[in-house]
Amino acid sequence: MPELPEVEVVRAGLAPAVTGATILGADVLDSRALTRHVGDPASFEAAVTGRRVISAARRGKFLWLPLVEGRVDGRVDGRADDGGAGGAGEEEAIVAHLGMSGQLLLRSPGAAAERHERIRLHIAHPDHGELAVVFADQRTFGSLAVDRLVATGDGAPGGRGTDAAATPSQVAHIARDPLDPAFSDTGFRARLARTSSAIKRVLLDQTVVSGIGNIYADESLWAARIHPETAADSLSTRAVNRLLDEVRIVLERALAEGGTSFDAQYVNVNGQAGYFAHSLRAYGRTGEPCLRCGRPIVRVSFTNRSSHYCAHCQRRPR
DNA sequence: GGAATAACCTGGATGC
DNA sequence: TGCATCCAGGTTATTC
Repeated sequence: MPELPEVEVVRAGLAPAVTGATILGADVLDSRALTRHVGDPASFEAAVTGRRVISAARRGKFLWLPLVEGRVDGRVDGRADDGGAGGAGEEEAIVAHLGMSGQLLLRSPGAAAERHERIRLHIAHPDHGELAVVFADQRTFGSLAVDRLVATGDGAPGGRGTDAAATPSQVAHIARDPLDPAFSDTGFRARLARTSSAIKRVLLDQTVVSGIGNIYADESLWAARIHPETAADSLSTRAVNRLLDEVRIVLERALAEGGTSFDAQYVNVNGQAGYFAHSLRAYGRTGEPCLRCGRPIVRVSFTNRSSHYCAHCQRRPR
């Protein structure tokens, strides 16, 4: 399930291959992969063909490739082109969300179709030559779209991988993630103080803090010794700070290990799985001993999801 | 307006 | 062996 570390691994793998590349064409094999795109497959293909990618950016679980006009031979036509990352030339981007099972893969030109392949971008890079960027998605919760860029509200860069203070419009409502230098700890604490919702629900709310999904919410709460159903506004400042620290530690560790892979649902751009599944301490360990106290990890149903925690270390609030 | 819930989707696992 | 059901969960529309 691609969460922040998995999406960041994909972004980092994609960036050197797509930055500066020109899109030669696109094949939309399944229009369901365009649920966030305004227009039909033909309009998507027309919107990306002939344009140049200037970076690979990410906020939370959203990934985008800012576009400028540009041809294979480097000649620029039509709209403004600032010739580099960031600046006034950025008006649109290909925005991607991997959903539950989406993958962005780099393949050689003419490579056989991937299982569940939905969209293929044909690109030409000045150094790497021609490549294919394949969007494959088993459960079709993910999507690509061409979207306009809008200025960030705080004037800071839109996300990791870009210096431009802009995000796609459909990402504008997504909060910054805890690894973003512009993330406001103060704002996060204030937001928690205003809601009595369960802390896990708040962690999963991408408008409060982005990039955290079910796996890393369980892992962070276990590490911070906080019960997932604790009311957010009942947490002390000290507890919130501890939680933020643990969220960052968990995300950084997962990132260093290449993300969490279950049944090859998530892979990097080369099709390789991450290793963090071996380091999980709560998620998916139902019945196994807690690594702190030895008591069994329990699993409960929580808002159509599963929550995994230690009932001894993470005491249920009164 | 904020909070909670259902729906979307596919394929592997499980039970009969 | 084959069929039916359950489960996984990110986002968003709908309902309360």
